[in-house]
Amino acid sequence: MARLTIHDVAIEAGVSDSTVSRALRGLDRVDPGTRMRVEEAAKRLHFTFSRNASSLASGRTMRVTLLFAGAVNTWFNSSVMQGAYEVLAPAGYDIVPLITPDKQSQDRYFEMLPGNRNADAIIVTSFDLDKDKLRLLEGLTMPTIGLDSRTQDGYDASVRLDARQAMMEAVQLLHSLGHQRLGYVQQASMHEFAFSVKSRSESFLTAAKTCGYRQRDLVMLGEGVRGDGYSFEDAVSTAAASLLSTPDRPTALCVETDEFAVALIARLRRFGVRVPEDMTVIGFDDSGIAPVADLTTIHQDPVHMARLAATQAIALMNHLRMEQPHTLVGTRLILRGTSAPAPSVQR
Amino acid sequence: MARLTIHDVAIEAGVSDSTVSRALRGLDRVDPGTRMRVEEAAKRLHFTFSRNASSLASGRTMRVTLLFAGAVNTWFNSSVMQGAYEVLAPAGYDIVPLITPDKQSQDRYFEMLPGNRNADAIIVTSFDLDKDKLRLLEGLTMPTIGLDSRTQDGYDASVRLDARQAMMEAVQLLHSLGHQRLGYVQQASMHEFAFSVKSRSESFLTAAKTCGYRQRDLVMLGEGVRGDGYSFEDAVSTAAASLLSTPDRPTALCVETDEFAVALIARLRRFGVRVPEDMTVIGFDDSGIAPVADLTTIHQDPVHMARLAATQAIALMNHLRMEQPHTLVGTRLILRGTSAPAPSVQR
DNA sequence: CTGAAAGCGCTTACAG
DNA sequence: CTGAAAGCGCTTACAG
Repeated sequence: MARLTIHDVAIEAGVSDSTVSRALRGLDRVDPGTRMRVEEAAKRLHFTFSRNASSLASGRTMRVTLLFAGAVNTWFNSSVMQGAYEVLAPAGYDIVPLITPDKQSQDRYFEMLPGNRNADAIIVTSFDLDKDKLRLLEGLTMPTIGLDSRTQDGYDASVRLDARQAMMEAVQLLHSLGHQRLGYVQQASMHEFAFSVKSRSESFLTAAKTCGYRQRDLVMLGEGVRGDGYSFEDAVSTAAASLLSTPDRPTALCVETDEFAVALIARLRRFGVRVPEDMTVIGFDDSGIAPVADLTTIHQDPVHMARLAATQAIALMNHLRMEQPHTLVGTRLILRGTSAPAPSVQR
Repeated sequence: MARLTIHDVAIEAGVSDSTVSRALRGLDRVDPGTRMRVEEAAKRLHFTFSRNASSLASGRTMRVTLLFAGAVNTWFNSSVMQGAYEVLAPAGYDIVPLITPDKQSQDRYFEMLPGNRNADAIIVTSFDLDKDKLRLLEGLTMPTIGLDSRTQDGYDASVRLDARQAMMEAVQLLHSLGHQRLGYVQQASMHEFAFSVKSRSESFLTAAKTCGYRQRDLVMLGEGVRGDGYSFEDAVSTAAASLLSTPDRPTALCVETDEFAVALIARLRRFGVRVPEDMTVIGFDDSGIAPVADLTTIHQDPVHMARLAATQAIALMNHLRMEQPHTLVGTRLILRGTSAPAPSVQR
């Protein structure tokens, strides 16, 4: 049970430590016969490299940090982990998640970032960083990849959703279904920095204007940041109450996430609003609940986005020059049972 | 931008490297004044320890491996990551996920495990390992924690669900609702080793017998391992077809997971089977879709289970003797809208 | 193609 | 309470 080192393998194979190192890492300049003997010796002894020692000596940690603003057991974040793992693991990298759930821990992390040598790259997911932090990222020697970031500023590479196109499709659908008044429901975020969902509401407005809707045909719900005590259920109640009490109620809604859309639909139905007959609802994400709830929604694929981000991370770590470091990923509108023609045009 | 070392801090603070190391790690035997100066110097320089160097020197990697049999973007696995993170991160440990999706990669991983020095502990999630691998785990110097494992054998500590009690509650409910014939639906796993869900079906049978059901009152669906091409949808179809074609159809089902239960319900309804009027369905997990689908189910909390496992990991890494290394976690039956009295007793 | 030696950035007895 | 020195297990020029 003694800890094996490269030296044990060297003795077993009758060569020097350096040769073992080279042979096992598949470098050239090793005699094929020698390599064979070393590999067999290593296998016989169940030898494994100490990643710490390798890293220390080589200066490469073979680790990439995945920075999250909130829990990893969400549909989006866990998909990001999976996608990143799929491309990073085969390339020999460990992924290590890091969560900075509040401003304080985020500040602390960024403060020590410049001196951090514990990763070869960092993938930052769904952060909306201020100018200072972005500048800090730019100064980093380690490559930084923005995933679902608000903008591409400050990152060496980024993968973002084309929110503009996504909302355009959705609004055009509503328009062609004859809906005259539209609503956008935002899920009032707890963190001022988490998720760049603001771009969705902005894109909604832009799309609506483009399609000819006037300001008074649009109602925006759930805007602004709420305090700590403000729960998901509170947000649902607030949004439902606003909708039910609005004199000139919209007949179609775009909702920030599927999760929120589904909860809102349940609440509305309880109060006699029929979906989709009285109210069309379009979600965002196409996460697991969307098909279950038969929800019309905007499909995005975070696993795929994370694969792209990880691929870029690898390129950057290998100092490859990238022709297109910043990617805008498209979405797809998925028609299901929560959308219908406006009541006025229904027979 | 030169990489800072402990030595830079030592010079800045006017002390030796050793003193910096001791001061920054909060060890005793350091003069309070000295400690202050060192801490300030470190902060001024944005110094961060190289975890690789620390690990190599101390022999502790400050890393724990989370071993999964499948994708991490599932409800269960992502919850495990979250729970493990919550207790491991504050204690200074990184968590690094490792997925062995097939027998081959699993074998490869276990083969190199004995020589592995890249983690201080390993949490094995939802594996059903054979005798050889369990023996291998026992021989490991590194503590091994089983989470949702089939048994506690081979692990230094374990956290498992009390499947027996869980199914007992469910079956008792069905019994008291007057259901005479029961079904259990299994989701035919792709991997022979993944998830110890077998214990659920076994527990179902035991519970049913205990409640007085005879073998001919029980139908077991979806047993056995399927090939690679066998999809989730295939499994749903197969189960639904079996149910619809059974001459003496059961009036109540326990289903292995919520996900499968919800899909099965949708399929059954499409063929005119009313849930819960004609068929009661009870899921397992109480994951996100359960409330959305208004599904009666058995609640478990993998985040909590992972927190327990991580707590045990920390204790073991600190060589603490544990009074109760093996925990059996209870479940709760959650009544929702997919369960009702048997048709025969309905007015 | 191969080996001896220095060095990566820490920790840890060992002295003092 | 503090410092000098050895050592953790590798990698990497540098010779040969």
